[in-house]
Amino acid sequence: MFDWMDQLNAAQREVATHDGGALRVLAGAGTGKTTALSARVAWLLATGTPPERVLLLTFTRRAARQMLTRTANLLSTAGYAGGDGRAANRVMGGTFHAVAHRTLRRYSQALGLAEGFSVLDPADAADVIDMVREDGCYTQMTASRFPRKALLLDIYSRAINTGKTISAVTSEVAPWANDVVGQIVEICRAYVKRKRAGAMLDFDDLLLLWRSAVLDDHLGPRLAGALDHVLVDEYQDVNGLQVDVLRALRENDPRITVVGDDAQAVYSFRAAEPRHILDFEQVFPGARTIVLDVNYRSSQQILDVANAVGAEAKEGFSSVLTAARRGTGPSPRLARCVDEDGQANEVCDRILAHREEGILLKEQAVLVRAAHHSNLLELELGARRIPYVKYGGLRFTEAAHVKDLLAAFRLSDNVCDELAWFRLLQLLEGVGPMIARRAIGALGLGNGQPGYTEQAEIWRRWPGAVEVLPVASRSHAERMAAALAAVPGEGVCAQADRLRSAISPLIEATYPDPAARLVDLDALVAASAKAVRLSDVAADFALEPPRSTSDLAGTPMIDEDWLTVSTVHSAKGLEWDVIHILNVTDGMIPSDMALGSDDGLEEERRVFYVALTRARRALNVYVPSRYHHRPRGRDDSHGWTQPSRFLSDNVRATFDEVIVTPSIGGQVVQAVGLNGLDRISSDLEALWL
DNA sequence: TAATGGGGGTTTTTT
DNA sequence: ACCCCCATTA
Repeated sequence: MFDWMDQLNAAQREVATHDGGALRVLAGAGTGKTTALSARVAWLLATGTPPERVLLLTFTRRAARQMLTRTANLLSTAGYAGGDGRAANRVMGGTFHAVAHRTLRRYSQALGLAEGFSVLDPADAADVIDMVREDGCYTQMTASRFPRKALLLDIYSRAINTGKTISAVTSEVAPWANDVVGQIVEICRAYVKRKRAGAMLDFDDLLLLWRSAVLDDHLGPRLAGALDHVLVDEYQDVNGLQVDVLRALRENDPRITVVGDDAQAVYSFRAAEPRHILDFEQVFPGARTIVLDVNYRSSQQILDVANAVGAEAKEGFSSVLTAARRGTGPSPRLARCVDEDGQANEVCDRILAHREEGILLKEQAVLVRAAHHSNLLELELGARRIPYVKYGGLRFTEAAHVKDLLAAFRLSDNVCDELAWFRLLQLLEGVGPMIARRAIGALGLGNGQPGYTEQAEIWRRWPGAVEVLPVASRSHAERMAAALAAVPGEGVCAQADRLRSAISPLIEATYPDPAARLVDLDALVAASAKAVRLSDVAADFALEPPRSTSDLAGTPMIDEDWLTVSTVHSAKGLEWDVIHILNVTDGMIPSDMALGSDDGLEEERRVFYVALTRARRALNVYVPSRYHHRPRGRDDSHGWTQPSRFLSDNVRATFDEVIVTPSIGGQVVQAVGLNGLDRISSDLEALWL
């Protein structure tokens, strides 16, 4: 009946056609879990499940799209639903946070939320923490070091997502702050109050409120009853709060499918715990487990490296990967370079060499542990005119001017958004934190206002706020306020454009390089074309910021072929023919930030494992011996590194090891065979002394 | 009294 | 590139 089932192996077919209760799929890297999950959705739809009664939770919205596209392809191959598989588009898919957001908008009234509530991204949330902290003068109460806003938010968020107390979390992540934990608790309390008063929700609130919606006596059964099937990808990266939501959603109807691989759990900093996939049966008794362990992605040589790394894990990885095809690929290559410049050079050489072999740049990726690790390489790529797109690290939405316009979007739907006011008012000439704060006070927002205030009431107080502002900036302020007010019958996009016009002159006056920034604002206005309300636009950008700098405003240089530069985390779930992994030294991989605990080290090992298993045909690992302390600085201060502890003798035996020495007029590359390891060490002694 | 500009120190990973 | 602190300026 379904020809496309023939493309699946027996285990994948069982996943696709499992009929009944809870199902757990343990799927090692490259074993076709996306295929199996897409096929399962296709099978559900083809056997009569209405698409809108299927919920597909993924790690990124992009993953959901990718999977549903494949589902659509399968369905159209099967000649189902008019042949175009359009039904797949009606499946509800996205991240936990995005689905939570959609649910909250839909049921805002029932949940007692202001209709135009704001969604704070982590940077916004940290800013609110800072407002709270300054108002409470918490920093002055102590002479000792006090946690910064980002750390405070992290402590708060971990407590929420793990269900632990603030003091327990503080002892874990910042033991040096134990003596101020009382103040941290006070700040968290005040933070929660402040958010409520301004109808502002942070990422954790989205999950918390979704959970209470699902647990609600009236709403809960309605939400659960609207779904026949729930499917969750990357289940090793869910946290306790997310499991709570799933448990509540599926308590009386265990049709849930989860897919994951505990060997690829790399999000413990977000309170994810791999025990959730391991203990799945405790939450859903009687769950069936299917294991996918045939790797269709990589050559056996590459899997040998990954397996050797996995074998040294403290608890060992549950799965040993075997290649479906007998690999004829090249040996994985371990290149030892003098320093990061040498590394950048060598990477570029290798990239071009692979391209000579016919592997497009698009089929190659450079992976780094931390976004800034690729800085030097990016200079070299630029110098050699190798086009690339960088994923991870700094984001478009973190640019100040983007946040300014998004703040205006939020404010137009929610005048109580204190943080948005705080941003916008400071764009005015002569208005800094103090005056902005006073003006906000005049609006009746901020300090001491326990409840949420009606929007009309806020606007009634606006003239009072204007009086606080410097005379010179009042006309600008009035223009801004006028743009914020909705014009009856006006479309969302038109209002977005009006707001942009009102903000533009302020952007021009505030930033030294306005031209490029104004272009970005156009892109934001364009993004509002399909939106129902402006606070949705702001929320969407917060929940899923464009992943690369060129995503939104397409870079004109890049037309056909380009290289991917990405953090390992952002590369999860993806694959390329050729992978280059940079800075495989102790302190980088594993990151020295993570070395405080055994668990931290084990997670770093999994990060390395994830990086290795992205490769289909060729794997290049680079080890620079010297690094600059301050790559941006002018001085030449540097340190020496050890190769990563993950490159043990057993692991190194799976590589061809090469020493890259700089020389005048190009690179002299000295290749050394496997039995030349002794010579390598003596060579290196000479090189590094 | 506050805003603004300059200088120095720091930077994991992300929904 | 950002954050914090300090000096200068309105």
